[in-house]
Amino acid sequence: MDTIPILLRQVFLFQRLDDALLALLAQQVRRRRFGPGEALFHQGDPGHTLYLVLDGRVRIQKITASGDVVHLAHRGPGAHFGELALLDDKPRMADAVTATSCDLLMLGRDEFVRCVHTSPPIGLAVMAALAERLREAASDLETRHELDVMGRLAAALLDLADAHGAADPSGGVRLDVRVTHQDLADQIGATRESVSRAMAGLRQVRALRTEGRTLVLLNLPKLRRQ
Amino acid sequence: MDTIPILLRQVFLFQRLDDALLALLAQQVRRRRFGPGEALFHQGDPGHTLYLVLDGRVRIQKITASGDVVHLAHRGPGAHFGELALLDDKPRMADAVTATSCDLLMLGRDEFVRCVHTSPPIGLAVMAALAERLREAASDLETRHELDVMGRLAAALLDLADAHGAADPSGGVRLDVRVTHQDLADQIGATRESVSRAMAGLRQVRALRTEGRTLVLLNLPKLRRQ
DNA sequence: TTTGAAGTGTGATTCAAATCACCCTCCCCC
DNA sequence: GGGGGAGGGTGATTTGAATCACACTTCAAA
Repeated sequence: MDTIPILLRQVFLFQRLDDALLALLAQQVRRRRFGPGEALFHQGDPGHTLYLVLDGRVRIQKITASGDVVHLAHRGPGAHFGELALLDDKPRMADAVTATSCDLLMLGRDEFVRCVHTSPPIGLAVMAALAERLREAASDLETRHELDVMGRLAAALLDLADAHGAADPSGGVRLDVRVTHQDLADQIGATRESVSRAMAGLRQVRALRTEGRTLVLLNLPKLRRQ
Repeated sequence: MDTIPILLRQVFLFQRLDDALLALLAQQVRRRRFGPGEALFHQGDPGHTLYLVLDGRVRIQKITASGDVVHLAHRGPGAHFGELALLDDKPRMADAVTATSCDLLMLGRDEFVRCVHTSPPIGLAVMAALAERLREAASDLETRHELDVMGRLAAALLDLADAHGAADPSGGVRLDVRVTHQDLADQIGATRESVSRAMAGLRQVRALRTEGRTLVLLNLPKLRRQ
């Protein structure tokens, strides 16, 4: 199956693996279908499996102390979750429940460990990816304090442009993803309303434009300067 | 040299290595003396070396765009810096300058990589440590938004108690470290003044007591509940 | 084509923390 | 032993965002 290595590369842990190493890992992957509403795991479970979504949607959620369900994220085709479970023994931090019927790939810890033993460069590449993430996390913490909501929003939009940007006839960059203000708010640690206002601000200074539900970034340098 | 493995274990990357693996790494370490005021590396340099301080003090600092020097941290005996340089290719994020004459241990990337090749479990242990850090970083980001300054301060103090706590005759836990309010403020992302006020608040509810410059935590559960 | 849920825009109000501005108290060292 | 600097305390003021409260748009499904 040709698509598995491609999918694996999307897992940040495996971003730095070359094709040969990726193929090695791909051999260890299992595939499985789930019906809608099935629980893949629960908060607190011991977990040793990475999941990759081929098809369908998985809801990541948490049950709070007071008993309400908080949606943390959706995972659609191409997305993955549970990466860190491959590496350490920590219990799952949230529940994962299929929202629709799903076609999933799974990579277990034992298989991963076997690969690392056969091919230490896999381990080195994974470590490099982890180190990079750690650097990002550190700079996120800084950013959070140094930039106001508008600045953080601008940064988030530039990230999105990197991942899902497409050139627009007008000369700007069109974002071909549907993200709600709430999604952005969660990402940058703010509220929906603040994002809405910040977005209005950016529109006012012609840094971006909205076309119905899609965003067009008009002035990348201006966004970067926020 | 018996002390090298002990020192290495303090590097979070190596926390999960057992003695045998640690000994393997220890063989690869170099030792070197530096005079006061020597630059170990500069911001932007490519760097592939982890440093461990045996003796002396190293100043980690940054030159801002406007040219002033910002002290980020000091590293004294037992401390280390530059871990991530072992794993990836990112340039140094800051300058490191010896404040006094120093006795340092150094572990280079090539040596580390060689170890991982000889013994893949080293790699796995390092990955586990990295994963743990990443989890911590994620929960830090949450904490920052969910807890107010007093809550974050309480959490930071409990961390300190873990690392440097000593039982106090009064039944509390005495913190045998000298940390300034400014240090705490930096750590939890607040200002000196806010820390000062939060500290006063905690004193008021008898969660802690100050004896001159040293802190005594009186009511751990109360602190945890913040 | 209606209808309702999900998403968005925007005012008014509140609130926690930053900022600004001092004064105080250790101590360390000449 | 008396300066002076580092660290600490506390008021007043400002401010950025959260919160609360609605009205307005999409848009998809019945």
